[in-house]
Amino acid sequence: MRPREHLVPPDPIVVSAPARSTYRHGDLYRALLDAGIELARAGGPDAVVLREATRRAGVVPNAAYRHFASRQELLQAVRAAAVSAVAVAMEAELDKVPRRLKGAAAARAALRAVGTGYMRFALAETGLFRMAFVAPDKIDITHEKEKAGNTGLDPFQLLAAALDQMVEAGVLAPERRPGAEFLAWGAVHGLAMLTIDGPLRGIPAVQAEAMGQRLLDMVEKGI
Amino acid sequence: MRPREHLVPPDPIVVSAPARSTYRHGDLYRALLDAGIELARAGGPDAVVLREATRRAGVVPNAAYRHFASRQELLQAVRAAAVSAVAVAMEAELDKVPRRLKGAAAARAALRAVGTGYMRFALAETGLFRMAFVAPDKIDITHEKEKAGNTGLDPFQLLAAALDQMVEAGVLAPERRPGAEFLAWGAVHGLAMLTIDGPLRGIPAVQAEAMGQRLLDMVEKGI
DNA sequence: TGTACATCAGTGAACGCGCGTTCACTGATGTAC
DNA sequence: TGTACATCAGTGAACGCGCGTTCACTGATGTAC
Repeated sequence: MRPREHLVPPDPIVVSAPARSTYRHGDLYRALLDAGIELARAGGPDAVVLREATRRAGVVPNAAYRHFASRQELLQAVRAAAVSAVAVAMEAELDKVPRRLKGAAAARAALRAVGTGYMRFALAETGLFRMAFVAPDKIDITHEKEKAGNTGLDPFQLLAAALDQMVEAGVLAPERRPGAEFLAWGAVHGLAMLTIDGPLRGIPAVQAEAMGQRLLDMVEKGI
Repeated sequence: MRPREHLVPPDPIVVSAPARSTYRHGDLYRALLDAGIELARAGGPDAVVLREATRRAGVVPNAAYRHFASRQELLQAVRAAAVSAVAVAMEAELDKVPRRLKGAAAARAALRAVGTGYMRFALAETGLFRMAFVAPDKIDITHEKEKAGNTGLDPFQLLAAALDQMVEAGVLAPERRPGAEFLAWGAVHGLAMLTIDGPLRGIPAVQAEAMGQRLLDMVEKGI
C-alpha cells in the first residue's frame, strides 16, 4: 500500500517470533487468534493482517491456512473475541452494583453499570472496541458465533436485561420498553465515538468519565 | 492488497475517463476533488484512492501531484467537503422550521431540526458521513480548513446555536448548557452509527426515522 | 514393546495485485518584446 | 500583429512495498499391527 514510513527505523530484531524448538507449533490456532487480538488492540480492524499474525506466531505466512480459511475468518474470530471482551467489561461494572440495592435503585444502577462498562471499555481498549463494531462491509458477519469468556450474554443482551429490570421495578413504562435498547445504546455508543475519534478526543479521563455519567443521567431521565 | 474479486468481471469500458481533447485538463484540482468525493460517497474513506481519482479524471496517476502534495491532502479536502455537506443537510432541516414558531417551541424545533438533518444525512449519504468522521489516525486533521458551501457554520456550531437558543428560551437551564453539545451530538451520532453499521442496519427508513424522533424526544427531555 | 505407515501441520517458493510516489520528459499555453 | 520564450500541467515509465493466496513439498507425530 503506502510506502513504509521511516519515522522509526525498521527493527532488525525479530521480537515476536518466539524461537520454536518443535516442528509442530502446539496451538497455532490460538497463537494466531491471540496475535490477531493483539493487532486489533493496537490498531483496530485494519491492523489485523494475516501475515503479521503469522510473523508473531513465528510461523510462515501460509501456515495460517491450516486454521483459517481466509483472512476474513481470522477477522471474524477476532471480532467475536472483541465483542466478548465488551461484555466482560460490562459485567465487571454490574458486579460492582451493591447487592443491598433493590427495586428501582437496583434497576437504575444496573443500567448505569452497563453503560459505564461500555464507555470505559471503549476508552481503555479503543482498538478492540473498533473491532467489535467493525463496519459490516469490511467483514462478513453472517453466521458468526461468539466465544464466551463471560456469562454467555452479549453486550446487547446485558443491556436488554437491565432495561427489563427497569420495567419490572416500575421505573420504565412497559410501553416505552420496546426498542429502548437502541436509544440507550445509541447514546452511549455515540459519546464513546466522540471521545475516541471526535471532538472529545484526548480529553482527560476524569472529564470523559464525568461526561459519560452526565449522558447516563440524560438517558435515565429521558428514555 | 487482496486479490481482485471476480464477482463481477472487470469492466473493459473506461466509463469515467471523459475523452479530453485539450492537453491541459482545465480544472484538474476540482475534477480530482469531485472524484474523491464520489469515491467517498460510494465507499467511505478507504475508497478514496489517489490512482482511482486520477483515472476518473482521465489523467495519469502522478498528475495528481500538481494539485495535491499527497493522498493525505486529497483526503483532507474530501473530508472538508463531507463536513460541509453535513452542515448543509442540517441547515436544510432548519429551514423547514415554521417561521411562526417563537421562543420555547422555536428552540425545540431548531434542536430537532439539527438532529434530524444529521441523522438523515448519515442514512442517505453513509459514505460521506463516514468520511466526515474518519478516525484521526487515518488522516491528519491538524490545520485543516473547511470549504463552506453553506452559511459558514460547521455542524458543531449549528448544534451549539440551537442549544443557545434553548437557553435563551428558558427551556434549558443555563448551568446545564456547557458541554450539552456532546450529550446531544453523542446521542444522535450513536443512533446513526447503529443504523449504519450496527444492529439497526437495514431497517426500513420509516422505522429509522421514527427511532430517530424517539431519540430526540429522549434528548429533549433528558438534556 | 517395536516397527511400518498414514496423517496433516508447517515449509519454501512464488504469484499477481494495486497502491503511493519519484524521476526526467514534453508540449500547449500565455506573456514580453 | 507576429515571434521567441519561459512556464508548468500533464506524460511515460518505473520503483518498492506488503498484502492475501496457491502450489507442491517434507518431516514429526500418533496409530495399527
